[in-house]
Amino acid sequence: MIDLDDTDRALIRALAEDATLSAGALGRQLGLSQPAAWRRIKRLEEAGVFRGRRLELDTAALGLGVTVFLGVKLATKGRASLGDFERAVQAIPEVQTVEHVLGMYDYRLRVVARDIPDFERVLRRRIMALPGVGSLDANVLLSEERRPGPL
Amino acid sequence: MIDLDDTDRALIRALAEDATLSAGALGRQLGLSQPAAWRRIKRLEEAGVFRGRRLELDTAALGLGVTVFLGVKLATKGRASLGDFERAVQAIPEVQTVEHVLGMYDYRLRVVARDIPDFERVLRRRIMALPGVGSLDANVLLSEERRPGPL
DNA sequence: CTTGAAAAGAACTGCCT
DNA sequence: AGGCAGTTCTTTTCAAG
Repeated sequence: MIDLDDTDRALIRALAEDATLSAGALGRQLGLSQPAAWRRIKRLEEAGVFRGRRLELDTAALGLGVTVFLGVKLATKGRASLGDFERAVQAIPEVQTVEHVLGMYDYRLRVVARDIPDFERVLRRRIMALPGVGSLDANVLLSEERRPGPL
Repeated sequence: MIDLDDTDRALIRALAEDATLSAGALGRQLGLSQPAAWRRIKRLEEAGVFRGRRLELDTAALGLGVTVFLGVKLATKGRASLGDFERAVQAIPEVQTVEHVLGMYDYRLRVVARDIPDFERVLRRRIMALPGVGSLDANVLLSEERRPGPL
């Protein structure tokens, strides 16, 4: 962990929205000189606060019009079941996110497809072929908003 | 929509993992010259394939050790209910993601907190104060893996 | 699409307040 | 800590083949 002042928080917020901002541009935005902003970024990087700069894709522009969240409950709960499931699910390209969770479900999957017929194909031929799946719940994404978090 | 060749797909895959890659570095990785890679990137950008370059934060390094997914079902389903809920949920900084979905739930929330006691505070004072909440399901994140998607 | 070169901008360094 | 001024490096951008 690391302790942040308000300037660090503002800096992280700005970078979380647009990771292409240069140290100079950030400084202007925060009322700091370029080297001052740069030193703060470096310090945060070295503290391990940044996990990486990722490119967010527009799935609709790529022809992937359907996003479905699946809640998976495994039928068999042995030690091997988790590994089997995780290995098999990683071979499905339509699965964008695999979350291992504790609670109502064992796994939560984010699945994308071109359209509903395409999603049915993925569901029947891929998801339902996964080892040890007990029950499935589905939710279709209508809209989504992401925010930086508390800081 | 836009049609992509294999090189575009490889390019998107590489950028999705590390958005800091320059056109030159990408070209080397793909067997293209720097200007060729650069033109492809530009073309994809203009086609609206890229939604933005975001900085991924390490929530643990920021002292946010707990991530919980909440499935929310509204009790009141009028037109106004959705707007009221969305407005109120946006005022909670601990809510990182708001997904409006169709199916078992009406909304899915990704909530972060420092620890379990802190999460209980958020749950009791913030989430349960949201207007129109009928039922709540919770899942605690153990681990997570993200992948680029089918392309 | 490639090579090569010029121009722009960003990262990094010392030194000083 | 922050600012200033400067160097060095990378990246963008524009030639021409």
